[in-house]
Amino acid sequence: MDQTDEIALALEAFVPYKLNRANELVSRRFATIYKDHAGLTRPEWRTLATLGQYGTLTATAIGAHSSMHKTKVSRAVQSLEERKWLKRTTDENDRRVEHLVLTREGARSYKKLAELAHAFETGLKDILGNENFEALNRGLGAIEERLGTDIFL
Amino acid sequence: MDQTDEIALALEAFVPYKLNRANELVSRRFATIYKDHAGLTRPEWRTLATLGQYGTLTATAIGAHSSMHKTKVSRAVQSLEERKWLKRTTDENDRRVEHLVLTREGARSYKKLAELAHAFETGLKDILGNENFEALNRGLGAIEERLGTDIFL
DNA sequence: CTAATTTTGTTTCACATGTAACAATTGAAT
DNA sequence: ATTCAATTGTTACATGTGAAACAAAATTAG
Repeated sequence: MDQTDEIALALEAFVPYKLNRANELVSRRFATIYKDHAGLTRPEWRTLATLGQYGTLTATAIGAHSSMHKTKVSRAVQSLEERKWLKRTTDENDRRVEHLVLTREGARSYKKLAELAHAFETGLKDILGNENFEALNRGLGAIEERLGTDIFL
Repeated sequence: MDQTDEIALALEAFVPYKLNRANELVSRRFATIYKDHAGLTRPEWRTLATLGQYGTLTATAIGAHSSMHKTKVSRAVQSLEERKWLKRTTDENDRRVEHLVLTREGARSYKKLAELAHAFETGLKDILGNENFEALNRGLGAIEERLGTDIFL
């Protein structure tokens, strides 16, 4: 058998492709939640979610926690500020730094979306079945654990 | 306990986020392969891979197999044609349709990249460990199975 | 103290993307 | 037969993106 002719690739079975495809399928569905319910883009949603989870943070810290490029964070913060969902406060000791906090309205929206997010995740678990969901969770955790240390972002 | 205050979301543990993050980590690494070795974009790589796997296809069929938007396919085909990695032939019965095939050079590049792709996947399996890799594979398969029927693309 | 370097966040630029409009062709309706 | 609808692929437009340049401030080196 001529090995050269046998080297081909079944895209549907290729894990990086499957991962990409699965992400698109889930991501698209989830996006409708923060888009339809709050008119947010993904960077905006992530910024909201990170501030909702951690309280007061700087833009850099938001980027670190949410794995977002600093330009994305910058733009999302701008947009959320215009909506009055967050407030900036310049640090007194280091005037380059701005501390960001959700306003009451921002926090309210966050809670609403966080509920929907939980419901979405539960729904996903139902659709996939517990075993599959846990398998997925384990696999994704392993990737984060083994590859996530590349600073890269 | 006031339930309202307890509704928050741990982003790092939220599966849609983990999926997105894992995809980025893997995707970025894999992209260096087709970028560095062949100067291809992702749509171009996918088009090459789909034609390499299936032989002759129309643009629409490539989109269906690789889950790519038709404009992506259109541009990728254009680019690969300029490189002389594929050839177009207008269908005689239906002159809207073009049949696309890899040239010899295109096929050679495909084989090289397919080898590297396999090696990449093997490396990923090594890094994650067999158990984690199979868990991931199972989870991703379940998503495709349960959500992949949404035509959506 | 002064100059060079680093850090934080914004802006500019070039490019990739999807939606929608489009031209060309084919098929369906009547 | 002739119009109307559907399909295939391309193009135009508006938007989102990251790399790189940037301004402002802080830190380090000497």
